[in-house]
Amino acid sequence: MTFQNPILTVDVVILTLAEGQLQVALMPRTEAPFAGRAMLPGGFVHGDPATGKVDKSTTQAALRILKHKLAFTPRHLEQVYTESGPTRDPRGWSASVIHLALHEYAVVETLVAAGRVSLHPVHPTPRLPPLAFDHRHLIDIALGRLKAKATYSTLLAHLLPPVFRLSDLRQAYELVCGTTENKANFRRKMLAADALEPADLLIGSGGRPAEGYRLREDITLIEGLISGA
Amino acid sequence: MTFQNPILTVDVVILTLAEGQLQVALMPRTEAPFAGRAMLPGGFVHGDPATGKVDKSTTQAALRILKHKLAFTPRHLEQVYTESGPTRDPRGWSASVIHLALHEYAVVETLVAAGRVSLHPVHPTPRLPPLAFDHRHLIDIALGRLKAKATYSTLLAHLLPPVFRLSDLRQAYELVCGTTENKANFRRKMLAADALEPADLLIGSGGRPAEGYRLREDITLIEGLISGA
DNA sequence: GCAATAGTGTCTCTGAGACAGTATCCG
DNA sequence: CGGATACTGTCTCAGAGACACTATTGC
Repeated sequence: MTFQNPILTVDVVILTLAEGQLQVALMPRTEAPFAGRAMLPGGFVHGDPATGKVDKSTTQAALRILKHKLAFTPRHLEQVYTESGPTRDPRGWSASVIHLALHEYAVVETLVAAGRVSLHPVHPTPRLPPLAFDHRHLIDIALGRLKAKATYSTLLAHLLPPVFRLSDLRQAYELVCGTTENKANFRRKMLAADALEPADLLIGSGGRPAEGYRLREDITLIEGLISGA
Repeated sequence: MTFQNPILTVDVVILTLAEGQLQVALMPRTEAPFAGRAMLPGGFVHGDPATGKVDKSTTQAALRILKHKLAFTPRHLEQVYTESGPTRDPRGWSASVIHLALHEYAVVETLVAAGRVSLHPVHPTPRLPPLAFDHRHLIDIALGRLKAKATYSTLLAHLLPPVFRLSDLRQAYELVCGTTENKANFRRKMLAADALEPADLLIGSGGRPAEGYRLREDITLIEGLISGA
């Protein structure tokens, strides 16, 4: 080929639960364009052998970038959508493979403490600073995916610690879906879905301690978890 | 940047209903690599202003390519997944944005008659020739998306003519989902979902003519169309 | 004991599914 | 009229949701 290929990047929307809100992790951007603004963690896909190690896929590129820039590997990472166009990056025609990452707050908190990222609420009441590129839009796309999958998958469990209480999971649900679920029915449906397994660990907080559960690794989809309010 | 960007292409999995099977439209590949094999319609994304007109997005690139190579615009086109890696194209590290296209058979048939594409069954009993690149895998990914969305959306209606009978839609369902649905209940659920509108057109075939329906353009998702057998 | 949270038993009522019946076309 | 296909009425039964109850901790 004689022509210049488009720019190919990966951007990762890292979400976690903090202070009763879904929050996104952002980095400060130091180089032009958009120097000084907040940005999603992301970067170029390494495909040219001349420049060093080559990524195995865009998702592997996302993992490499998170590890390198943040020393962080998320509990959950998935490709969401590829946003593209001639004007979204002033440097030229570009495509960005958006990834959604989920992790428990306790770990993301250490990234915040280390000054690597800052957290900003995106749901239910977004409060975002001006962002670089079209990153605001990319966040919306990733958030839409999370909300869409929330009702029929165990995705939200990845926002919690490895062992969690059913009440924790229910709270995550209620936050993301904007509903209030019945305690007894939620419990029954979650257990009937056979996606969780008891962790033989009691977790207490005020009243009777709760049974701890963890995700069964192989199960992700659930038939009709919440029929929808 | 001084390094070479990865190759960015678009590949389109065009599916239609023919002879009681889901079939994919393939083109003969004439250039190396993989000359002589069958391939998905696809091509490079145009991002370099020096080479002529520039695409507005990868989906627009897919539409341009289909129009140029096949003189065809599908009724439905959506981005599915971006497959990528160092080895999937011998020419270098490449990413392909897979698109799923759906259209009624009557129109695809004219493409076949014009010698532009050939149809090959992919479901329920696949019979595919050896394909170029990893196109076999790309077809599987697109097919997985179609099956996943079939039960909770009106996607399958795009495999039918603009005006269709409920029995046609039910047959498409049964084929893709591998189930047999109750005629009366299927009708009630489809109409209750409020996704179809009567077309004031009777369509006959042997017995009592059936009411023709068309898709309501704005509605795509359905709460719980088929609860699953 | 009380407050707080975890977990269970059970009733109700909707709505999915099964099935039989009626309607309308062609010959 | 019979065959074929379209459409409707209605019964049943599972399961979602509501809610009251019991269980186990800390004080």
